[in-house]
Amino acid sequence: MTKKMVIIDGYSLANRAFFALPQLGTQSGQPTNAVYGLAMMLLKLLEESNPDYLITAFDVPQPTFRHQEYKEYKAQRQKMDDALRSQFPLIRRLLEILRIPIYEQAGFEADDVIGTIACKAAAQNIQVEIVTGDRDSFQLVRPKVHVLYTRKGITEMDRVDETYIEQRYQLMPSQLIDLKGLMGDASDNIPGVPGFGEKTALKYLHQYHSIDGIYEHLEEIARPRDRQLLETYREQAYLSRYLATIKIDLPIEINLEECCKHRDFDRGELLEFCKEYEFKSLIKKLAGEAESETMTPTVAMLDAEVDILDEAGLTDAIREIAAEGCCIVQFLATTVNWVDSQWLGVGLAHSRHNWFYPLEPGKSLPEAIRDLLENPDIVKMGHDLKKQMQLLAVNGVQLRGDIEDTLIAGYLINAGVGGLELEDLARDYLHKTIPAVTTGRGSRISLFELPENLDQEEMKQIVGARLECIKQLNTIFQPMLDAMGLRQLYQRVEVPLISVLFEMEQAGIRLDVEALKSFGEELKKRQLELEAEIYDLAGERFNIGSPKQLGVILFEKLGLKAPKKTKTGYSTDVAVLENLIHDHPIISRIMEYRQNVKLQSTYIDSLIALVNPKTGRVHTSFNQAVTTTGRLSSTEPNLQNIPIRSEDGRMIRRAFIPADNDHLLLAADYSQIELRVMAHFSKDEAFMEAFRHHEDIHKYTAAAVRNIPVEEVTKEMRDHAKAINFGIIYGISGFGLANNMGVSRKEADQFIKAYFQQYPGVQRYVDQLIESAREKGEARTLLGRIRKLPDLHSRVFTLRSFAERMARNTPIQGTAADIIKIAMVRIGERLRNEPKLGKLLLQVHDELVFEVPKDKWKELAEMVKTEMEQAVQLDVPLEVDIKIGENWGAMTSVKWED
DNA sequence: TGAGTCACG
DNA sequence: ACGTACGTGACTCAA
Repeated sequence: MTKKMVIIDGYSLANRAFFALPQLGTQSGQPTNAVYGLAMMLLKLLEESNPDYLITAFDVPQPTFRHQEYKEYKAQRQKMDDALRSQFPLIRRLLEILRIPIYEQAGFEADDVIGTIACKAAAQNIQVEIVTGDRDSFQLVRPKVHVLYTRKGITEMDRVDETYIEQRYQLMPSQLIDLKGLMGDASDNIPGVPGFGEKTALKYLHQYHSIDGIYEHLEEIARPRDRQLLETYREQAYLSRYLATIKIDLPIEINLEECCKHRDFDRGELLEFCKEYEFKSLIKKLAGEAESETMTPTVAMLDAEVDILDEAGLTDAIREIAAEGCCIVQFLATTVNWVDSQWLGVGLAHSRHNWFYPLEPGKSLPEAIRDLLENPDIVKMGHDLKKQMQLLAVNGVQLRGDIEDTLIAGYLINAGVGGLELEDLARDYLHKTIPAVTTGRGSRISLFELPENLDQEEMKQIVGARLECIKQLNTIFQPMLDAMGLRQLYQRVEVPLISVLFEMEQAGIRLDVEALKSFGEELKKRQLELEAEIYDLAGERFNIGSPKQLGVILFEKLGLKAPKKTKTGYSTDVAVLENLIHDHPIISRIMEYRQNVKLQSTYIDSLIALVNPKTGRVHTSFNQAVTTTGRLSSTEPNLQNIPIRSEDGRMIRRAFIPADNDHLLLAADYSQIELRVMAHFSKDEAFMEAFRHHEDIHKYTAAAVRNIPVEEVTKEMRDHAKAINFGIIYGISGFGLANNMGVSRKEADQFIKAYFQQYPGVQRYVDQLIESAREKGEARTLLGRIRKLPDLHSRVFTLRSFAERMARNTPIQGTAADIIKIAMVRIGERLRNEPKLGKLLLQVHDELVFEVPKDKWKELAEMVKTEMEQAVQLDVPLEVDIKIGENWGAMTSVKWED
């Protein structure tokens, strides 16, 4: 068997970890993020890759032969951050504990050491993997030597082999030194040929293969500028190549035996090390779940006194709660869904006491408790009350009264960091743990999916802690909501929305199961045809659903060109397939096959399975506390991504129907709400004018950017303008836009430039968004909803760029979410007063779907349109289109007179 | 369990 | 020179 050797580029990885991870440190102030990152990586490597030989290489902090040859070498390098420097002694200790030998050589860099060892090992038929965050080592790649190159973070790696380099540069690994000779390298201060970037350098290398080749054919080079530059900087080019070349012939002996020792390092020793430097998650990992609980008693258990209630005590307890006017509620259940929900018990509390009342599954609630819960004058406080409203509704009880919900408050306060379960909030805000039910393997069980045979004493403790926790959290959260300017959003929007969403979930939407089934059969037939054709064209049977197998068929067997790779192999997504559509008849069939199978599995089989047999309707769950922008999400099933764009997909939508022949579906959607929000925020005159005159905004943009009359705008021009408008919302880049529009980068850049010239207010606005977000560390929406963006200050480009795009997108997407939520609350209220008008069933981000009696649709339309358009007053009008139909797939726009 | 893919706004 | 659109959830494959 071939042996495997992994060589770690110690400095490079420590550096990566240092910049990629937050600034962790011990209580005493010793920074540890690089050590921690390296430890995580090494352990992962040992676990997953399990190499026979493991080695690290380090730089020696002394001038190398490169400095002697070229004084400016790495001259511009900034001095190493002290926070990083101080971690190297720890890193050496860590390696010692893991028994991984360190190789270094004065006068040379780690790369030279790595190169030498890799070549020697490969010569002995050992498979070598170099783990590094430095592209320089790509030149070492050959059949037995691969590079694992860190992508974002520290644990994600790209495997760089010859194919990778061929695809990335269209070069052989050995040509990379020529590339660098021409391009230079700013970070090492290698000059290269000034004026030569990657594009130019690659062009000539593809033609003449090497720097030598280029100079042999210098007179053939057509562009005078390039020829001139090459002539002038000939020596510099050769010097640069020399500096870039990694040595593979240092006088180093590897002691293979020494490189196996990592296999029996002392876990206890490592554990001690982790404890000393407070690597909590590593301690947990090393010690195993059970042990770590006892060893890290850093977080105390939340104290809670709780009594078991019996019939006799019930009246008194409830009288006390009613007198106080606020009831904390926590149910326990084995299942909660719209078909059958089984409770196991209920916790009730007021500010001074907690009680637990066991319930028998299937039996009804004691009268006194029901009265308490249904009393509209008593405030109900809890964590995720919507879920408990569902549990109660299925058992014929209606929760009434004002609401305080710690899930919603926690969500707004942005507790999201460590999760929003009660356990998470207790840990983050109370610094306490609360008992949870766990599976044998330690993962938490939801309080609504408990096993039936739970011990009563255990339930009592769990409920008691939760009641207490909810109370304490609420005490903390209320002043926080005020201090953070979230009071209105919480009290006027999110909390009232809980009940609206509950009513929508309870209403559900009717599904034409028969239609869906017969469409499913059609799809199945077509699927079989497609399968046969695909196998025929491929010349063999394979699993079309496996991207891996498909990649092999397309790019190896059929010899199609693979334009991009993913971590695990060839990419075969739609963008890739679309580009290949004219190259092989199999492509279009694969695309249709994918679509077909997607429709069947996601939208037919599983949708049918989720129809409630009692009501014949599907009841989704709207999650109010998941998204980072303030949007809702929908699960089981997700009714916010029902197909509409393709004709086949639309068939699925047609299966969503009103309750009976006397009803219709009515859809009300905001027209261009995000762009209107942007127009409002930016105060850009041209943009606002367009909306005030009810223009087609994309068409208008196209005309403005190209300086032509609106009538001359073609469909393609409009599509381009649309792409830019979206691009602005998403945090545009020339590259991304070019990709999306299918034009060159240059053209895309020009479009953006023209766009900003036409809409200078928009440019000012997006710039200012980032600036103010950077100052405050957060982005805010119209109603003050907060998204924390600490990465705006990150030193890592990728992270910072992500954060900047979020800073631009969140206020827009989030404000749109705010607006429709306000409208939903108002509409919910009005429908509660006038239920005959119809029911709100669904929200799809900028659209509301209603079920309405046929003779009431105008009335409902009128009301809905008004409430949606008047939800907030912006500097541009909000516009809502109303459609009605016999199903959700075939809706007609309507106008009406009153 | 994570990655890839794809449905929606 | 970096490496790129924003926000979701569900399904399938392959370890």
